[in-house]
Amino acid sequence: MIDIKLLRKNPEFFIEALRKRNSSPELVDEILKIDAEWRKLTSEVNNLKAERNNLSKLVAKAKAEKDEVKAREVIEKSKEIGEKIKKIEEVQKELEEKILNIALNIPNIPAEDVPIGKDETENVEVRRWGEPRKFEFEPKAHWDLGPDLGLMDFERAAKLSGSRFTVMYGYLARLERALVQFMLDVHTKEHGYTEVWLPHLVKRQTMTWTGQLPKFEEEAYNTSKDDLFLIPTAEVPLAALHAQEVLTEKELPKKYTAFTPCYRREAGSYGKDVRGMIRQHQFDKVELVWVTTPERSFEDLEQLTKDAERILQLLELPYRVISLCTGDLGFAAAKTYDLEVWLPSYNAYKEISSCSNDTDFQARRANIRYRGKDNKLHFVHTLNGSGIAIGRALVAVIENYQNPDGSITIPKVLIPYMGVERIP
RNA sequence: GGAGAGGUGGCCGAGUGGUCGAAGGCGCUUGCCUGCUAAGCAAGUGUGGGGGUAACCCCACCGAGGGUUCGAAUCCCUCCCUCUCCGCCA
Repeated sequence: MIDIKLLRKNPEFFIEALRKRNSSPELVDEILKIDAEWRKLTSEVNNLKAERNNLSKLVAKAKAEKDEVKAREVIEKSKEIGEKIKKIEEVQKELEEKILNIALNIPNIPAEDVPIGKDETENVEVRRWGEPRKFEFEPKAHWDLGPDLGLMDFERAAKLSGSRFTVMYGYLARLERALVQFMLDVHTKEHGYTEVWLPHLVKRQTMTWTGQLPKFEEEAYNTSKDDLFLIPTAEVPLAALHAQEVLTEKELPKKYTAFTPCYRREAGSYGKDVRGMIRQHQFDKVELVWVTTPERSFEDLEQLTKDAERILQLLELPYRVISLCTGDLGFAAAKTYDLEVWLPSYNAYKEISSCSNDTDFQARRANIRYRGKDNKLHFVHTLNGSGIAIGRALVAVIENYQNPDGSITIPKVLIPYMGVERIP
């Protein structure tokens, strides 16, 4: 959430930021107008309350002195004020709700070094790693490769659940599990992350804390009876883990990793990535989340991104790193690097990880603070990144490691987890 | 699901209608003392909001939301959470 105090002081800054993002700059004026009214009422009601508090003391005093007449007189006066207060408070509450509603729909402010651009065509490539393999045969797309091996089944998945679901058997099912184990091992043993096991159903409140709600309700699966949401990413429960808490500066940064399935309705993505298992309603992901301080959060984003890149390097999958431009940034992000892996079926680099610094955006919503060296309370900064998406990693592995006979060589680092060197 | 107990400041814990933002303790900060450490002594120590150049002033907050009352941590209602026992259960 944005800082309303800053917004009062410097509305132009926010208007400019929203413009860069292709968002709605008019929200700034809207919120300021309501806020001015709110402040006026707040002053008024505070003064009335002060008056009432004084009268209450007089009542106590009069009663102590057994002066019933005086007491009754003051009580009458106080009653009148009480009614005024009630009326103003009703209006005040309405205004507060309006302000909150708008504030919850304003995205994070882009960091200064984020490239300015209108949409994904203006993202900037930062670096590349590895060379796309030159095939001496016509490589198959995973949606052919998998079913040809008899290990990937889109028809039965559709029978069970509809489109955008996949069933896998045998070695491919095992490959999914191997990737999970491998990534968690790297992050916990080599990168110092704490592994976390999490609920996959969370409250509406939790989704609001991290920024998924209220704006993106259409995207989320909801269990109507209990109003719980299936998590679209482990970022939600991980980033909200310390909601409403005060942390000590000493314990920061906290580095968490978690494996969970992710559930997304993919509303509005009709016609996008319709073949294969690139865009699914359910997919596995190993997530990375840092809870850190404002002083170091952008440095930390570089490290988190490298931690995610390390997975692709160990798997020897060619990729590139993209810095998202202002127009393509996610709602909560101030800065984002996407990792894109080479996919022969697309003949292009395809997103496999997204690493963001959300600065204090989630911390404000979820009220996550730490006590600094100055002994004062400050909002933490939260970072998140895929470390990395399992389903797309599986696709990348089988497509990039396929052989002319339709078999798949297992990447070196996965052999201990697979128990075999090739599939089948 | 049934029965019971409970939710107070960073933590423990007192407080059943009025000077309670809240005793006391622990912790923390600062100073004194002390070969070092520990102990001891003294003072300070919540958060959020509004106003003011500032010193500072005001308001709110005792799980959440309503209600009663001139006035609520304290009384009433609803909800949430935790614990104990019973039932059910992977």
